Amino acid sequence: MIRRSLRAGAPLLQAMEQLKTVGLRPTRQRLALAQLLFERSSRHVTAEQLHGEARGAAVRVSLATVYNTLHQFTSAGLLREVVIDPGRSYFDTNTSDHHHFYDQAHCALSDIPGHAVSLAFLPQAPDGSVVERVEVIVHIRKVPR
Amino acid sequence: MIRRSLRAGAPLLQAMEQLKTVGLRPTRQRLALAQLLFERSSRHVTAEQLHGEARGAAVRVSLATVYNTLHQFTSAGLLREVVIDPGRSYFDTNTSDHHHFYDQAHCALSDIPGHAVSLAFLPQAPDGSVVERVEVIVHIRKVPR
DNA sequence: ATAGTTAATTAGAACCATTCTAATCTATTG
DNA sequence: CAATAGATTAGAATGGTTCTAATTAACTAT
Repeated sequence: MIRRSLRAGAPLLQAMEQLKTVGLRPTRQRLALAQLLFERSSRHVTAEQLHGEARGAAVRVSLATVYNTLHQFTSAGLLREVVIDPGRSYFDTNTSDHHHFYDQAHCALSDIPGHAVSLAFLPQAPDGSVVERVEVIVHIRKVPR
Repeated sequence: MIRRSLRAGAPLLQAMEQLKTVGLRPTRQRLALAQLLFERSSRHVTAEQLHGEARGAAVRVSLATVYNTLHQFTSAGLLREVVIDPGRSYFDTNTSDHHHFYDQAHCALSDIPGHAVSLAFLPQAPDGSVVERVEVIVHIRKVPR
C-alpha cells in the first residue's frame, strides 16, 4: 500500500489537489477509487468494472458512490467520458489530446495519440456555438490473417 | 398517401429494393417506417421518436418492431446508428460520408458534410484489423451572444 | 387459389446500466 | 467537541432496449 502509493504518488497527489480545488472532500472512497484509476497509466473503465476492482482490492464502496465519483472526477477534468457503446459508458483516465480506435465486435477501445491525427479543415460551428473538442473515432474490425 | 409516395417515391422504392436484396419481407410495418424515415431528407431519430411518429400517422406498429426494423435497416446499410448520448441511440438516415456536431447540453445532433473535414494523417490500425470508418464528432456548446 | 412453411409482429415481461431516495455516517469548521 | 454541510449507502425506481412465446402475415410450390 505504501510502496504502491509511492510509485503512483504523483497522479494520486495530483488527484487530491484537484479534488480540493473543486471542493470535493478527500474521502476514503474517493481516494481509493483515485488510486485504482490512476496507478496504472491509461485505462478505459466502466462503473461496474471499477466497482469490481474495488471489491477485489477489499475497498468497501457502493456502486452508487462509484457512479458519483466517476461523474465528479469527470466534471473535475480528471477523467473523460467516452460514449461509444450503446448502453454503457467508459471513463478514460487519459485526459490529454488523443482519439480512439474502437472494435465494436469486441467492445475494445484503444488510444490514438493526438499527434497521429490532424484535421485539415475544421468546419464552421453553428451560429452561437463554440467548439469544445473534436473527437475522432476510428471504427476497426478484426480480420483473419 | 398516394401523393406522398409519389413525392418520396425514389428513396422508398430504393428501400424496398434494398430490403428485398437483404431478404427482408416488405411488410406493412417496414414500408410505413421506411416512408416515415426517408420521405424527409436527413434525420436523426430515436426508436421512441419514430414510434411516436408512427402512432401519430395512424400506423399500428409495436415498439419492438420499431427496434427490430431500425436494426435491420442499419444492417442493410439504409441507416447509420449514432452512439453519442449515453443511454439512447440515434439512427441517421444519411448514410453518405459525413460527420456530426453534437451539443450535449441540448442533445442536438447536426450534420457536417464529409468534404468539410479531411484527416491529414490516418494512424495505423492495430495489427490484424482494418479501418471500417472514421467518425468525427465535433462537440459544441451554445454561448450567449 | 390453397396449404404448408417460414418469417414477422406483438404485448408484456425481463434486463441492465444508471439514477434516485431518504436515512446514516463522516469530514470539516467554529 | 458540537454543529453543519457534505458524502455514502442499500435498495428502489427509471428508462431504453431486448427477449419470449404466441399470433399473424408473407411467401412457395403445388
